[in-house]
Amino acid sequence: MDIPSKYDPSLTEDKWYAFWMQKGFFRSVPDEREPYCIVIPPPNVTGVLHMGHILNNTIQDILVRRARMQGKNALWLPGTDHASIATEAKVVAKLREQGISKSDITREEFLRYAWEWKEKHGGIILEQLKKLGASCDWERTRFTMDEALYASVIDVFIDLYNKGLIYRGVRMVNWDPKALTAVSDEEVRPIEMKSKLYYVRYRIENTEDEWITVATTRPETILGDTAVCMNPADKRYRHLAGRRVLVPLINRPVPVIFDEYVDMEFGTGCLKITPAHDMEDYKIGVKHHLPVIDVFNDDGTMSPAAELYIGEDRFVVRDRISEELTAKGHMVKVEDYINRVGYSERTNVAIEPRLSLQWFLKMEAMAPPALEAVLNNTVRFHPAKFKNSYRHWMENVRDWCISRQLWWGHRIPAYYLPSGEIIVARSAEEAWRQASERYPELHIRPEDLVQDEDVLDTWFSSWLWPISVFDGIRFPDNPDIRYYYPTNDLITAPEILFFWVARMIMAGLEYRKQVPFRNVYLTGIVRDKQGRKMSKSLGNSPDPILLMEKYGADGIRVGMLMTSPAGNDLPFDEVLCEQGRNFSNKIWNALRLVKGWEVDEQSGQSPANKISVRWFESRLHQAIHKIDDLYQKYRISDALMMVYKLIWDDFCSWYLEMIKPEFGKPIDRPTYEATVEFFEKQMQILHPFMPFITEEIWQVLRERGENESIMISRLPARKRIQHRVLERFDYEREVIIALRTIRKEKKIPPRETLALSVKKNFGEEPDTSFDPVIGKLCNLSSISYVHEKPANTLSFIIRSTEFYIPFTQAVDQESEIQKLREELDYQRGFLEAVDRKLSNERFVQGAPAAVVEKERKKKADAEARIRVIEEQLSALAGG
RNA sequence: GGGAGUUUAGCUCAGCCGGUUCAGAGCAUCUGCCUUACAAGCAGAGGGUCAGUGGUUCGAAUCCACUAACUCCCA
Repeated sequence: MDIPSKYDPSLTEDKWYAFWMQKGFFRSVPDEREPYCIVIPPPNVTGVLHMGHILNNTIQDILVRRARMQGKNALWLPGTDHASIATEAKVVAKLREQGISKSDITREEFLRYAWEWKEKHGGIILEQLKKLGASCDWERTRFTMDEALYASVIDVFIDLYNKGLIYRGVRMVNWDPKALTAVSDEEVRPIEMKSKLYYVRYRIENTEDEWITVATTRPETILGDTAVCMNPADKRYRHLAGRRVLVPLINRPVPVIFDEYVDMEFGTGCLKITPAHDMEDYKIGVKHHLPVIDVFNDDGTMSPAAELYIGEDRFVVRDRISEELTAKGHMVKVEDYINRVGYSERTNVAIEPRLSLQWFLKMEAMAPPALEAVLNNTVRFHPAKFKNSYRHWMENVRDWCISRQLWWGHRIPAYYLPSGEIIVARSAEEAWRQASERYPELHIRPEDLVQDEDVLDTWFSSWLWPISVFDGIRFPDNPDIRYYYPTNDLITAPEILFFWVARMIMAGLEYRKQVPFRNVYLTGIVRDKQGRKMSKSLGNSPDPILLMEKYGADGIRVGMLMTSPAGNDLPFDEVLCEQGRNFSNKIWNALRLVKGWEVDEQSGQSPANKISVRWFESRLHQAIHKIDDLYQKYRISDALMMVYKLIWDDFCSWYLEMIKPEFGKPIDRPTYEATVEFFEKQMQILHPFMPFITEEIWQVLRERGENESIMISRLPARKRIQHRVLERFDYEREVIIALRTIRKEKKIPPRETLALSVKKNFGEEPDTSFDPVIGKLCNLSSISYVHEKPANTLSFIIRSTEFYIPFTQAVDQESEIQKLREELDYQRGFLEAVDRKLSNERFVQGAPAAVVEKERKKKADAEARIRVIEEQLSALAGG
């Protein structure tokens, strides 16, 4: 036999992937079959494969491969998103290396560089997915800035604008002073920091020496103060009503106002109000009609409006102003203080809350139907617990800030007239045409129109993804969108439930009147052993490509999945992949065994083989049944565990041992055929999880045609299960294990044959169907049924049947008695508990009949067993 | 500060509407084995007061209340 004893994935994985590609097995085009579709959550073009992608994409591949093998027309559509902030940051950094500053070049030049970068580096992650075995239809690969998708985004913007859902407004946004753009709340990470609480005194206007003290963590914003505020219930400050105070250093008089928002307990109970630089202050400012003074420039330096420190960085100014306040007698004290400061996920600088003119999408009308779709299970979340947080978010949703101050992305199709009027149109020409129609008296020239400089939030393109990949925005009746939409399953992380999943549902309802997918499977976060999230900056993530080389893609897939129930974080450990690799090897060796057999066409099937085949067939179909059920519940890792145990325990450890011919002897034809078929079916069930090794084995098991592949074969159909055989085997298995244990305990060599005597009790008839199997696995010379205990034997009891094997050495009577007594005590205690239940009238009357019946059965079983033990005990005591 | 979630074996987790001889699985551990498919293996074994307290019930890991610890989301 020339099959090596170790499975080497590197010899098979690339080979079969190339084969599948070459045969076009991943391709899907609409036909009359039932569709099954997953659109990939588009990874960032700047991304490289990390462990989270492995988990997420493995699950998608499992689902799509299974659907394909169920005979559905399965499509997994791949692609990437343009990730404005991340990509722009990368391109800016690259240009800087070449000594080019973004401000030195035009938008067009910059975009040329950006596209160049995208073409060169943008596809890496998709190539890496191929290594993993991803069965995507690569001919359909999409990018959020492809022409069709770009145009769809613009169309949607225009449509929503015309519907009055998009507006331009001044809002407090999270400003990233490094990226020079607004970022969403979701892109801001609050970080707990040691900072200081400064107590600064403000002189009351028209007094020589009357002061009030405010507490602030940000003294540099003092220059933008337009009021100080106290709680109206605060007696300490009532006398200040109608007065004004002077802002330190610049002596600007600002009013004293009162608002319930102020916490009397915090600091001095006196809050300075800087509407331009704090969300809450802004709200109070609006309420009290305060002016807004923006003391910062875009880049976080002080603006002319600050009057002092103009052009200096905000954090430098914090120290300097603190010194100056101290020097001029305004600083009362400084305390250490822990507070949370928002940091940009992209650039890692402190976010500046800032007022700015942005574009917004109204959520008021869009959120409720999207919420309803989840609450009424039109879209199902797996696990369902995420419904709660989804509801919470959707009920408190705020308008979506969709503009970003960047160049890389979908440029907002808004054009400004010199008068400030806004025209929203597909192109400059179109805008000019509209403007001319609307304002003929102005004699507008094309060059008078200026397009908005900003681009749209990346999510404003991703939210259309399930539609735009099929060009369903521009061509709502095209065959692709009609066939594949709504898609079936979406696999993603809970972190983006709101800003992606929720919004896709909104877009789907808005543009297709149908949800974009039926099921959302939420994966956990892959963490390291210490529970930290894997990240590039921490360097705690293994390189998935190296892992694949080490354990095989199949091994990694199994390792990732083995311990990752939906929605739970996964503390990653390489031993998981090792387990996956070991499993590959186990299967491989089962193949070696089966392929090594010679078939004897003459010999008939032995009774042992016959019953073994009957048993395994039922066992296999029982497992298929359970696996189906687990898939339906999206319990993917449980389904894998089920297959794992089926193959390793039932097939390899039991079945193959049961039918394995003696060394060098041939196997009969019917058993061989059944075994190959079992093997084949198990490979099919396993294929979605381990595509490569299953293909390899499936191809080796039988002669296959050149266009045949396990990945396009049909999963085995369900068959009726013979429960009697299964139950019988469960019992026989106990006998076999007991025999093995007794051999081990008594140090009886495995090669020594034994004659087993069986004593049935209570008139039970022997069922000898598995006797030949027991004989083989336990190396028995005979099995005989007796009515009396034979002499010189060891015994054990299974349920209420007694078993004896000859044993001539001295038996340690005491320990035998001891063991029986312990067992007897346990059984009596058990019986007592059952009796207690059954003698309780409320139980007998209240509990369901089936439950009571079960208790009666327990009672009968326990009684029978107790009698057998008692008899053995008295025999031992007597003999 | 508001909301949600988690707590079961050394680790990761299953245990649906309370009732199977109910406390489970995989891994890890321990013991014995190089038994001609596989030591990346085989055959066995041990291990948990189901976070704590109280309640409901004939019966609670499961339902309720409180407490503790941890996690996440929002402000």
